[in-house]
Amino acid sequence: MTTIKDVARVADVSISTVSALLNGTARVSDKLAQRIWAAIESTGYSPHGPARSLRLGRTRSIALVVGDISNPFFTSLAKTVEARAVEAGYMVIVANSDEEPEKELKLLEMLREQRVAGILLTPSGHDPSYLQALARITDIPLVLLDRMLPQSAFDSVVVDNLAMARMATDYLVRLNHRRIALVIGKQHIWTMEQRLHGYREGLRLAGIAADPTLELVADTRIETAYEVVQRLLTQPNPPTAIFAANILMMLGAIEAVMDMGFRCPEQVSLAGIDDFPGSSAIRPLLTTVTQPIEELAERAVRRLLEKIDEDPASPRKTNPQTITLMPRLLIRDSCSRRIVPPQSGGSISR
Amino acid sequence: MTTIKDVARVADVSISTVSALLNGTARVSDKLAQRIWAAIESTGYSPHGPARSLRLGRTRSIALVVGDISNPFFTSLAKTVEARAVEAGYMVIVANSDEEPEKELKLLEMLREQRVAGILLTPSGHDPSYLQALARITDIPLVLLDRMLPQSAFDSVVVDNLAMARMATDYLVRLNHRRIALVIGKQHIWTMEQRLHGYREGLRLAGIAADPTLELVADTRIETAYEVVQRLLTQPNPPTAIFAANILMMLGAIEAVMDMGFRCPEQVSLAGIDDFPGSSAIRPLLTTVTQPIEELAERAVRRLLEKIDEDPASPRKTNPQTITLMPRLLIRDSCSRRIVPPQSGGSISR
DNA sequence: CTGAAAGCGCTAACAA
DNA sequence: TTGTTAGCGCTTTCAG
Repeated sequence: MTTIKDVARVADVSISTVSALLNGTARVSDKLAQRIWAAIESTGYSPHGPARSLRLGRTRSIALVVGDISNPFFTSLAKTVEARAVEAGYMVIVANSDEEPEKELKLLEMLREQRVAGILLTPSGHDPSYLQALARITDIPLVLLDRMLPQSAFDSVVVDNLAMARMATDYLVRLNHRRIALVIGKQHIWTMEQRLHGYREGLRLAGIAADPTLELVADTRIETAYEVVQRLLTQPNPPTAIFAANILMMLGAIEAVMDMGFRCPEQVSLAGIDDFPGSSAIRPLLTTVTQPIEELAERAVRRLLEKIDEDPASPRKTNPQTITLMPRLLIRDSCSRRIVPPQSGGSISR
Repeated sequence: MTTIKDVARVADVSISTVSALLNGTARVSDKLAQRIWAAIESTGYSPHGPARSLRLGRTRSIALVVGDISNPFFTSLAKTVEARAVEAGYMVIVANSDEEPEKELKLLEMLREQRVAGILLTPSGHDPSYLQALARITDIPLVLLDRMLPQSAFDSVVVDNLAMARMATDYLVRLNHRRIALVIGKQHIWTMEQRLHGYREGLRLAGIAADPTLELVADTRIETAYEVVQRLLTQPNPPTAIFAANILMMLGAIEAVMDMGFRCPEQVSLAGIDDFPGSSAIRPLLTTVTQPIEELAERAVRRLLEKIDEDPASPRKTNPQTITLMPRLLIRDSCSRRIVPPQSGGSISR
């Protein structure tokens, strides 16, 4: 492997001249610059990143740690993060925590060893020991993405998840639905917790009593959502609407509905969260609450880069900052107005 | 930032003892080990990766460069690659080339500077200047993934793409289709070129003359596929079957078919390539040729790790190796037997 | 403008 | 078993 020394020798200049040219640290005469570039070309020289990192005490990579990169939501996030980071001269290390706090912590430790310049994290844990472990790595700029950790003081960029669920529930209520089922993920994840609350709040505001049998807990995957919804639909008095609290669970739900022979939206209305490439090939077109994913990613990267740049100067002077973005209800074809039973004609609470 | 020196001082041992303990290079007495671990804990020490890399001349990250991480095919690939790499103690740097050779080359240069231990690449270029630029970075172990570069001598792990298209075409032919349209991506990408040939070969073997108006060139995205298929279907004498040569184009095609009011598979049969999370929510269920994505990723990672380990020892002695995996036809509901025009008596229904 | 040299944190060879 | 030290490739004073 050729080094800066070799280049200097071949170009017949000193090491520091090559370095100056490469870093724009000082002006180098055109003639020498010429010779140096030629030498770099002929030797196939490439600056040694780790050596540079060691010397400079910083690195040009940032990390993105998500729960499941195959979840289209995270994929979109990753794509934008990568694009913005590369624009800013950083490479992106992507890591999967599989939603397992322990694996996540291990990854973070590896990332810390690599001295990544900063970390974007969708935290998978929540309990005190997790929080404490997280705190250990705060010597590296960290921004939480998509999920916050309410008890702690990290910068975060999130969407108002409570509003998301409230909007969806509210919409279904306005379509006259009263028995609205929820398919939700495990609640220790902030987004899921918020969505559960948003759903309940939506019902409460409509004066509808919560029915625990309509709150189905899946685990954020298609398969489990399929199972719980299938089971629900075999019960007597099935709901007239289902709200699935993430995209994968939405997919499981709609499959179950179709497989059980229910027509959507005529018999069961379905509302969900987020879009994904290909969702437009599903009929009926899904009514969803969508998050501004690109903006989420952009804000997070921007905030992280800010922290990276400010960190050395003013040590954690600034208060942790939370940026909350608003979702949008995208009305399409998977929800329809519930026809109230013949006789009474009224639609007052039940 | 605390260093190994600090740890040594706090634990009151020498630097090399700490290093020996950390690397398992030599046995350290239990008592000292105890003290050292305590010191590491109390100082929050984390080994300095770049320094280590500099010293050892190697790094613990590998790179995965794909054309578009939001393409579910690449996402699946990335997921498995990440998992296997982490198992082997490597982090994965994911980068998007956006299918632009120039951007890709720039990324590869950055990766080379970082001295990643190896690179997994789905090459986006093909012309001589690209190949030449690629050759410049071959001091880093490189394995091509999903696509090969026939003119060059790189290790590659691919699926038999020609067979993929032949299988799909053949299947449609067996269902009695004669006018089979193809939606294909730009041909300078190996996979697309192979699929085009496979399609043509499938027709040829069936004694069907190729019809250039049925070969629709999109650019691997949903939107363009939608457009070209929509245009096709407004023509007189539309095809009775469409084969879309990747998953995104398949999605665009099925949307166009539905939006134009054609029923699938009754009026138009559709065959595609690959699955994705959520494809099972699309009706009809898509008949596709699926690639063994996990195996593809696993083989590629394995080969890359081999190269990483062998490289220093026996320099490129071994011939470039190409691993070709076989696809599988997954028959579901989007293709049906074509009913031959009235008079002749028709074929057997299925 | 250019050259010599220190030192970033770490590992490993060698000495004790 | 433990301690001392050279040097990985680079940037950056500091002198010429």
